Amino acid sequence: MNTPLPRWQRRKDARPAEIIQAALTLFADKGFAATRLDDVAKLAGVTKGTVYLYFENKEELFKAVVRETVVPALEFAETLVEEHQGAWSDLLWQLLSSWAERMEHATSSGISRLMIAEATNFPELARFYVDEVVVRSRRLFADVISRGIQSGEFREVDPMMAARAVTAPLVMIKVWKQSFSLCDTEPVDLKAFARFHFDLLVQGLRHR
Amino acid sequence: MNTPLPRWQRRKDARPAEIIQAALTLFADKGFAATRLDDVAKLAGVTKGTVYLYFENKEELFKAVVRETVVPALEFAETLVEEHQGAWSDLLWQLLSSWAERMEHATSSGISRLMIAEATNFPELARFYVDEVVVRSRRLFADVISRGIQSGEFREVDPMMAARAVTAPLVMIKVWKQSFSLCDTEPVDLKAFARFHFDLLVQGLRHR
DNA sequence: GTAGTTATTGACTTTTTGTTCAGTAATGAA
DNA sequence: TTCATTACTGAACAAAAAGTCAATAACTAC
Repeated sequence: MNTPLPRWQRRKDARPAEIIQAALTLFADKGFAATRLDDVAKLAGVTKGTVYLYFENKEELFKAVVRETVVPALEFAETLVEEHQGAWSDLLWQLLSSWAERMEHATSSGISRLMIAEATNFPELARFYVDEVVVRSRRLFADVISRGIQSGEFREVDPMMAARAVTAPLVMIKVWKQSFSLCDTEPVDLKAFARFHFDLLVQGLRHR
Repeated sequence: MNTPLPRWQRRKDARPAEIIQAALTLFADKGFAATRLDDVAKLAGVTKGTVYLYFENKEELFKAVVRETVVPALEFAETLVEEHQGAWSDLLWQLLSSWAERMEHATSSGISRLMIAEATNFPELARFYVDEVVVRSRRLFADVISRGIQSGEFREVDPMMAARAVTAPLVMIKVWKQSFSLCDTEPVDLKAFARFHFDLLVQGLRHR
C-alpha cells in the first residue's frame, strides 16, 4: 500500500512568507481594496482561514507585505557609494543600471506603484516607506552628485533636486510599464531607457 | 410671509458635472474601490439615489470621470507646437512651465495618479487614457525634439525616448506630491523642479 | 391657487467580502 | 499502532457598501 498522499501539509514556517509573496503579487496588480483575501489564499495554496492564522487582518497583512519587501534593497548600494573610487559618473551608471536590472526581475519592485496608489489610505505606512526608501535613495544619489561637484566633475547644482531628477524617470517608467503594459503600443526596455537617461544626465551635469 | 426656502433644488443640468467633480476629488485621493458612493453624493450635495439617476453604476461613473477630465488638456499645446517659430528649447520651456503651472492648480491633474493606480482594473479605460493622453503628449514632445534635431539645435537622439525622459520626471514629481505630501519632509516646488529639469535637459540635448 | 410632472430623497434589499471558529486531518512522540 | 497536539479547513457570520424604488417635495403651466 502506498502512502495515501495527504491533501495538505503542515508548514508553519513557510506559510507567512508564501502568503506575503502572494499578497504582494495581487496587491501590486490590483491594489489593496480590490484584492480579495480568498484570492491571496488561493495563490498561496491555502484557505482564507490560514491567512488569519498568521495575520491579524487584511490591513496587517498589507503592512507586513510592505515592511518585508522594502528593507533589504538599499544596503548594498550604500556601501557601494562609500567604497567607490574613480569617476562619479561611473558610479552613477553602476547604480542606475543595477537598479534597472533589479526592477526588471525582482517581484519586490512592484511596491512603488502599490505605495503610490495606497499612500493616502495608509499614512503611517506611507511615512515608513518614505523614510526607509524614498528619502534614503534620494540621499544616496544626492551624495554621489555632491561628491561629483566637490571633485569638479559636475557643475554646481542643488544635489537634492538633481537626485529627484535622477530617480524620478526610472521609477516613472517602471510604474508606467506596470500600469499600461497591456495597452502601450511601444513598450520601452527599462535598461535601454536607463542608458539613455544616464547619457542625457551626465552631459547635463558636466560643465558647459 | 417669506419664501420657505426649499430643502433642496431641482438642478437636472448641473448635477452630472457636480457629481463628476466630487467623484474625481475622492477617486483621486482614495482610489476607486476605497471611495464610497455615499461620500461622493455627500460631497456633491445630493444623496446616493441621485447619483444612480445620472450614472448607471459606480464603474460607469468612474469612466465618466476619466473621459470628462482627460480630453481638453492637449489641444492648446498642440497648436502651440504647430505655430512655433524660433528656438525649440524655448518652446520646450514654454510647454514644461505651462504644464507645471496647470498641474499645481487644476483639479484634473489628479487623474494621472488615479489612472496609474486603477489601470489594471479597468483595461479598456486604460487604453483610452493611454491613447488620448500618454501617447499623444509623448508624440507632442517627440515632435519638438525631432524638429530641434532637424534644425541642428539638438544632437541626434531617439525622439520617443527623449520624450519619455522629458515627461516622466514632471509626472512623477506630481504623483509623489499627491501620494506623500503628508510625510515628505522636504516638499518640492513643482515649478522650481520644472526649471531645474529643463536646464539639465537642454544641456543634455545640445551638441557636445 | 391648483394640478400635473419629475428630480430628489431615504429607507430598504442585495451583494460582496472581511472575519470567526468548531471540526478535521496531518504530524511527531510514546 | 495509538494518542496528543495543532496547523489547517470550510462553512457560517457580520459588516460594509453597492444598488433599488415607492414616497415626497420642488417646480411648471394653466
